[in-house]
Amino acid sequence: MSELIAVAMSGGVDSSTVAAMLKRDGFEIAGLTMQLWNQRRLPELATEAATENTTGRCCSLDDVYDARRVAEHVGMPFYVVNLEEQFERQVIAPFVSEYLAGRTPIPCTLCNTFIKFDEFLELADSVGAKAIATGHYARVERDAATGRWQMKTAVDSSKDQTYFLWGLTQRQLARTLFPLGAMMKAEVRQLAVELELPVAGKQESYEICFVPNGDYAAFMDAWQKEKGMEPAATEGALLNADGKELGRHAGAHHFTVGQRKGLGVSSAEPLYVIATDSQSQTVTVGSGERLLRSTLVARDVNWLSWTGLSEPTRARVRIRNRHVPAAATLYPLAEDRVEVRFDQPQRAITPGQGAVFYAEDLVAGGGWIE
RNA sequence: GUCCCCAUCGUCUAGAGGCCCAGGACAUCGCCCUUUCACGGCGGUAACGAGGGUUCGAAUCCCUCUGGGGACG
Repeated sequence: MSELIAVAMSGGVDSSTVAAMLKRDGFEIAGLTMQLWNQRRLPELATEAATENTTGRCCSLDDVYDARRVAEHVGMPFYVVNLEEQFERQVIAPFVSEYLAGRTPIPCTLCNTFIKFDEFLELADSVGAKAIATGHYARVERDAATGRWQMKTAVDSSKDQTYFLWGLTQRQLARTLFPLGAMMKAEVRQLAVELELPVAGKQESYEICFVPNGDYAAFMDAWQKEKGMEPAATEGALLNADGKELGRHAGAHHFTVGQRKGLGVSSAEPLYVIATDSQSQTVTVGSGERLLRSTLVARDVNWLSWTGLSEPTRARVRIRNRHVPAAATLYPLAEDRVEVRFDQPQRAITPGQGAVFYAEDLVAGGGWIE
């Protein structure tokens, strides 16, 4: 008699394939879909594109419907659970306040840390499941010598999602299965076809799941307005390195370090955002080489495969999703604070983004860039 | 208010009679990439101020009219 596994079902190909695989392999499973956001909540954001194309959007009716179809096809119990209140508190509110503080948040990491591997584990408990499984591309293994749970990058490096998963704890890892971590995306797709999953041909999901039209700044304004809050600034100065005003912009929260598009000013060379300041609502721009920096400080560091640092340690550090981890030395500043010194200057190190430490395929730990 | 100079895509410009139904860079737009925001790749839209000439042929020469800089006023 096998133990029950709760599968987090998004309605997409990956999580659907996970469910079908586990079922095929004889596990006892239950499917759960988290309702995290009501897509009809901020109607002013509903553009034509958003209403016509809800595919791949978080918690759209289509996605829940797809998850249910897959559950029926696979033959497992299926539940939809409403976690909108928790998502609002743990993901959306911090997302907005980070932008308003001049940083560039990663809602996916917050969602993983506080919802998908936290709230969802409680849900698993409530249905009597010992473990959970998701469609993430990452690996979890237990170190035989130390007993510590380790996270490793996905075998399919192009789909690796460990950049968004560095917040998981030992407790969470101990109960988590990532069945796709050892597979190539193409294999997953093929398996989905072979298992005749109704979502086998479904598109990947991109962009922020709760922002229907891709305009996160408009989302922020609408959300704040709904809350009765003063909307974010709608104007500010666009400065060059010398402090000269090159133009105006619609608010510092529209920009992130390294951004090129949308500045609206022409010059001999392309201009990039060097820094944003939410206090003065200024955005400073400059040439690409001005984006290069060799150090950063990561706060609220969470250690996964490693237990911490007692001395300067070599690692590779990723500062954005799909950024190729760069060689660096980690200097411990405190239990959960690390200074990263790169061998080579890195482009567009951005406050609010994650810094994830790797040692070969081990995910050593990660933190937020200050 | 006499006499000079300048006038090309949104911006900065290439262009000194046919190679220009006008090239580049930046901006902008689209697609691709992508479970964040971005970067990036590939494409697209877009201009010779106006009117007359001269030439087989003018963005390139001439004239006039309109819009911007200069010790005489």
